Amino acid sequence: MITSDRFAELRKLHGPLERDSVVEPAADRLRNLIIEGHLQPGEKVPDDIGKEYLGVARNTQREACRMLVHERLLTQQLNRGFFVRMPTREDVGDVFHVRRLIELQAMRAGFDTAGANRVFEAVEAGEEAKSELDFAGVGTANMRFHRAISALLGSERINTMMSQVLAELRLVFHAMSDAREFYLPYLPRNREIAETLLVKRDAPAAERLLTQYLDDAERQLLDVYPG
Amino acid sequence: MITSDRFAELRKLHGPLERDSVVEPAADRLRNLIIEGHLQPGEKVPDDIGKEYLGVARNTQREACRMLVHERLLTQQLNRGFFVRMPTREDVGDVFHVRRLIELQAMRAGFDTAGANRVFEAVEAGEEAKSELDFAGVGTANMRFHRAISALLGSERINTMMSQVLAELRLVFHAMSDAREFYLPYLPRNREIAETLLVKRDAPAAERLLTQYLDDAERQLLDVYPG
DNA sequence: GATTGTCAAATCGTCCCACAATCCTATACC
DNA sequence: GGTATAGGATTGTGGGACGATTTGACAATC
Repeated sequence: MITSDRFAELRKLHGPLERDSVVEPAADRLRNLIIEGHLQPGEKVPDDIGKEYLGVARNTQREACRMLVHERLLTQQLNRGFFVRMPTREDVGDVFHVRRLIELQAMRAGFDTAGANRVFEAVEAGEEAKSELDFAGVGTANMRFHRAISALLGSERINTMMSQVLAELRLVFHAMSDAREFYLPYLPRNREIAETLLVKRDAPAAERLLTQYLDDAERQLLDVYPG
Repeated sequence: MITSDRFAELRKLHGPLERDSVVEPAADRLRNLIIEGHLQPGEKVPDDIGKEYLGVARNTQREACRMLVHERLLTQQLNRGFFVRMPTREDVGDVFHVRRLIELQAMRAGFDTAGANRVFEAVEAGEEAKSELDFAGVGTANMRFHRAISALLGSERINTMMSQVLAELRLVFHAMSDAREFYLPYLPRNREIAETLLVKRDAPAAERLLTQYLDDAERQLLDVYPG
C-alpha cells in the first residue's frame, strides 16, 4: 500500500520540480520511481502522486502516465487507474527475443573507439559496483553494458528500443523476491564478450558468447519467474 | 493552413467518436489523419481539433498528442504546440537501418502457414490496388507486406516497432511532392521475395533480394528527399 | 530602407473544479 | 457463510481560468 508519507519523504529528498516543460520531468521521475523499484510491479499509481510527489496537477500526471504506458512500464485499467506493469513469462521471452535480434546483430557491426570506450566503461562500472557490494549498481551497470553494445549499431531508434526493453526487464527483477545478486555471475562474461569483440576482434566468437549469455540469462530467469 | 471547415467535413465523413476510453480512439483518429496525409509534415496540429473534429476536450487531445509524439509522428515545441513530424534525411537512413535489422532477420526465421498467408495476402492486396490505380492503396499494401514479413519473427514488440517505423516512413512520402507512384515498381519484387522465401524456401536468396530492395528504396528515396 | 523596440492578440501549458460513471467496501440480509 | 446492496472513494473527461510565451504589426531609431 502507498502512503502519503512515502512521497512526502521522497519529495523532500529530491527537491521541487523545476524545468521548462513539466510533463517530461514528471514522467522521468515516475520512470525512476518504477525502475528503481519504489513502485512495485502490480502496484497502483494513485491518481494524485502528482500533487504529493511531483507537484503537478492531475491532468499533467495523466499525460506522464500515458507516456509510461507507451513505454510498457505502466498499464491502464479503465476506471481503475494506472498500475505498474507486471510482465508475464511471455513478455520475458519476447524481451529476450528482441535482445537477441539487436545485440547479436551488434556483434557484426563495425565500431569506433568512442563506442568501444562506452562498452568498457560499463564493464568497469559493473566491476566497481560489485566490489562495493552495490547490487543495484551492478544491475544498472549491466543495463548500461548492453545498451552500449547495441549502441554499436549506431541507430538512435534502436537505442531507445533497447532502453525500453531493458527498463521492462527491470520490472521483471522487481517482481521477483530475490533478484539482488542475479547479475553478479554475469559480470565476468560481460568483460569477456567486450574483449573478444573489441580487443581480439573475433566477432563470431563474441556472438557465440553473447548467445550463450542470453540463453543462460533467459533460462535462469524463467526458472524462477512466476507465471 | 488549417480551416475549421476541413475538420467539420472530415467529422461528417467519419462520424462521431464512441468507445469506452476516449483518448485511444482520439489518438487513432489523429494518427490516421497523419498517416493518410490530411495533416502534412511540418503542419501544426491546432490545440482544439479536439473539439472540432474529435469531439474531446483540450486536455484529452493533449494526451493523445503526447502519445503520437512518443510514436514519432508528432513533435512538440514548447509554447508553440504540436507539429506533424518532418523526418530528416538522417531519419530516413535510420528507418532503413532498423528495417534491415528486422526484416533481413525475418528471412531467417521459421514460419507457419498463417504467417505465410498474411504475406501473400499483402502481396495480392498490392497487386489489386495497382490494377485499380489506387496509389494510396498500393502504399498501404506495401506497408502491410513488410509488416507481415517482420511478423514472421513472432514478436509482439517487434511488430509494434515495425508499425511505428513504417508509419514514420509514410511521413517521408507525404513530405515529398510526388510520391504517388513510388511503390509501383516494387510490387513485383514483393511477390518475388515472398515466393523465394515461402514457396521455394530459399532463405539466403530471399535475403539477398530483400537487401537489394531495401538498398534501392533507400537510395531512390534519398535521391529526391530534401535535406 | 533595414534594424530594433514595443505592444496587443492569439496560443500554449498548466492548474483547478465539476460531475457522471465506475469501482470498492462494508454493512445488512437471507 | 454467502450474497445483495448502499454509500463512499476514485477515475475519466469536460470546461474554464490564468500566467507565460509566441507572433505579428506598427512605430522608433539608425
